[in-house]
Amino acid sequence: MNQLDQLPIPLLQWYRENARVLPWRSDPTPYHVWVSEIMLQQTRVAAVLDYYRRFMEALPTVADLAAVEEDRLMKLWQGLGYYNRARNLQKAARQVAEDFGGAFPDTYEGLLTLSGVGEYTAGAIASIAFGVPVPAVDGNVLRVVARISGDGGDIARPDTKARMRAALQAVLPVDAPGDFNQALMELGATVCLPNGAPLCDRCPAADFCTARREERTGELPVKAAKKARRIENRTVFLIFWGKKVALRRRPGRGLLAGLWEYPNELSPAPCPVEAAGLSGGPAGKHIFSHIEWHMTAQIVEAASPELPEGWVWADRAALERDYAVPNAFQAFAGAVEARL
DNA sequence: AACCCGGGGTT
DNA sequence: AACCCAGGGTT
Repeated sequence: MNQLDQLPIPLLQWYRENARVLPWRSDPTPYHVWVSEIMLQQTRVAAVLDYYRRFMEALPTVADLAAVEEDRLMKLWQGLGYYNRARNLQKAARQVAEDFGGAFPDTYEGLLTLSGVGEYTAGAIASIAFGVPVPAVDGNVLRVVARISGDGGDIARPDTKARMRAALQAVLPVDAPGDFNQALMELGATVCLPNGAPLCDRCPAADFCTARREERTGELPVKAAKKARRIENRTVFLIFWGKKVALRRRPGRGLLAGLWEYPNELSPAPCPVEAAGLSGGPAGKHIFSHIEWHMTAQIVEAASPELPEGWVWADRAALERDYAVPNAFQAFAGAVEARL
């Protein structure tokens, strides 16, 4: 007796009445669906909307993406986070040209070969853009399935994911796989909410949901606790020469790889250039998934225009147009702009 | 399997 | 402060 057997019909009915209007749904070409799915990885719909619009305006085809300058690509991604998604997106665009003759792979297995496309994303593109009957199991879907079926397995474990994926494969309607997958995610995002706060009175699965019947919505899904963040105290140097500020490029691997930043070091740190003047600046805090930066700025009047190898002077126009600076430094934007 | 990789909204 | 988000890659 499987509760999921009863899900497809009421879920699809609910989705037809409640689907949000989203830009990537109006013309679901493989390119549109793919770019939206990459942007939506670990990122909420509301945060993606403006990025998606600007991205499609700048790079309307997969060929445009394959050819774009990397710095311009990163500027389009600036502030969205997980920047390797953008680099993998371009790698995959070039894979489409070289490995698939410019035509998007239309199978789950073919899609899985693309950089940045894993099990979830391959299932999403295959089902939504090509009508292939495969599940797309993301965090929303794991929560919905865990509650409806009363599955107490840790959803971070591969075997739990595989079990839920198989259960979905068995009930997935072959005539509407894309709608079914999107409906499950939409239900998780808008009704079957996390942290024990589901809106069961609006749920099309309420009549047969195990967690609701057994009053276990607060306990499901089961997920292992996360590791604590470490705190780093950093000194950020806002270095000025006339109406320009110093920027440097971060290393090509690791956190915020390849993006631009105001020079900064673990505290305490000496001023990295010869200073004609030095004064205290604003403080800033930024929380990453695994690190917490507590930052204090030093305002530096450079004694000369000489900078270490690879650093640049940026005026206001260049800062806005040419350099992708992550949001971690947002706290200093005002102090910098006031000088440019 | 564990860890790394952003940023922000909710509770 | 904790949780989680239309996850994937690396080690």
